[in-house]
Amino acid sequence: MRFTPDNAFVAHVLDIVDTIPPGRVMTYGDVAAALGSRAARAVGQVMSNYGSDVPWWRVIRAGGHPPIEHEDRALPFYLAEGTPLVTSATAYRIDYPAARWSPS
DNA sequence: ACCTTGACCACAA
DNA sequence: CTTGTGGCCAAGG
Repeated sequence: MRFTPDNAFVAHVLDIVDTIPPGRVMTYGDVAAALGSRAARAVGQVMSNYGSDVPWWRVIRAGGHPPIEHEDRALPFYLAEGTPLVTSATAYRIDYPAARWSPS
């Protein structure tokens, strides 16, 4: 696996994620759809390898959860950006209907 | 071309 | 809420 930065797919994904404004989010599936594919998983791979260069916390799963292993790390960003959240006693999730955003 | 691996998705039980 | 199942796509070996 592992993608390379010069790959068009990677570049497109990073470009879309970089376009997401603060306080808004997109699901992996939406990002994939935005680039004309359904490669939600491949998008995840790109984030895993190159997410360091992009606001990866603005990309979440369909259920409104941040990356499975990184939700704790992402929470501070949401609080700082005022992203619509639905907090529970021990957990939280993104208010997806309110926070979801699509590129124009 | 085949198999495996993912920061996935949807649905069913 | 948790599992399981099947499907999706891209890249590596």
